[in-house]
Amino acid sequence: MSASIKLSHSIKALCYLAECYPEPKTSKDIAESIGANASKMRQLLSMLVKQNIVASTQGVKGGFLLNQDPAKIHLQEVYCSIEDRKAFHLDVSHINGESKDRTVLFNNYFLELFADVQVEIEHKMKNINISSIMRNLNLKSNYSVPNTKTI
Amino acid sequence: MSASIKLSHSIKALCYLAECYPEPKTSKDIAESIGANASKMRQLLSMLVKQNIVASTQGVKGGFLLNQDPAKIHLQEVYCSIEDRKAFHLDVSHINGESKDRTVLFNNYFLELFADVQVEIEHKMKNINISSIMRNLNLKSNYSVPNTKTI
DNA sequence: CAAAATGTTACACTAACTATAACAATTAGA
DNA sequence: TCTAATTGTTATAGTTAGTGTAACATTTTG
Repeated sequence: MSASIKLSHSIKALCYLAECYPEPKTSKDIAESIGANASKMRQLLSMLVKQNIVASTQGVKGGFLLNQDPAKIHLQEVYCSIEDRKAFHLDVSHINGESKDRTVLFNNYFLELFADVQVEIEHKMKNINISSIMRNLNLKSNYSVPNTKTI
Repeated sequence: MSASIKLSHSIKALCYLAECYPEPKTSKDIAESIGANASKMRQLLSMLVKQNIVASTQGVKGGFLLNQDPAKIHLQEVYCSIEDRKAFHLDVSHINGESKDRTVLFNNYFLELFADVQVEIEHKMKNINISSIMRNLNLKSNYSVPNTKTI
């Protein structure tokens, strides 16, 4: 498990979008700003879009726009958006199907045990958000609550 | 990283050795008891031997023997013995060498951030030991402090 | 209708993991 | 001293996951 480069690319992209807010940025812009491939970034960003962390518009003048307050975007959310595996997981699916009592007992226990460690990781990741990351890096967020329609 | 099947194999082997103590068990015995390959188990066990968690003797009547109190063998130790990667790591080694200020800043920060999560994982793993695992599984340890030479 | 952009799928390449085999080194015991 | 049993180590092939990239359908602006 492990945390991958996908996570750091996603975080970098979110920081960039917070800085550039409210100007939509294309996958090309984002990719260039962080030294990644535009197609790969679209893959990552499309997953963040599905979680409503980022908004996207297609077509000319389209692009990606931050869709949540950076202070409310937690590392945990980002991780879960782009990774289907748990950070600390055990794959028991293809452990041989003999189903001996002992093996089954062990495997079930390990699943619990790993889940327990996983809870700790998630707890830790919930305390970190895009806003705190940007502060640590002396980046200035330009995000503000989008205009609501006034009467 | 991720936690692998190696960890569960290692734990199973240690529990088995605790049950069988003080009888040395061969890699073949151990492998059969947990449904794994003997050669693979030797690879894992040899790493535990290097950490003095397990003792080994070669030759006829040789085998592996638990070398520490199961209550003092922590999940953390076992993990570090068999995995060279951290549980929650970021591989920044081959991030492109352009060395732009921003990229370097980000990468250094992520390394810190991930190390921080790693500390939590390790802390959690230190609270789990072979003895507690065996209790949870209703396995009976037969380990006792080896005879010291009496005068 | 054309250009620009996302969203998605596909594909090759690499890295890591798993399972297995092979063999050198070591040891006990006949 | 020889043989069998065992660890320790290395090598190899197969599988899985991750990365980088390209291709193309879809959508949208003007």
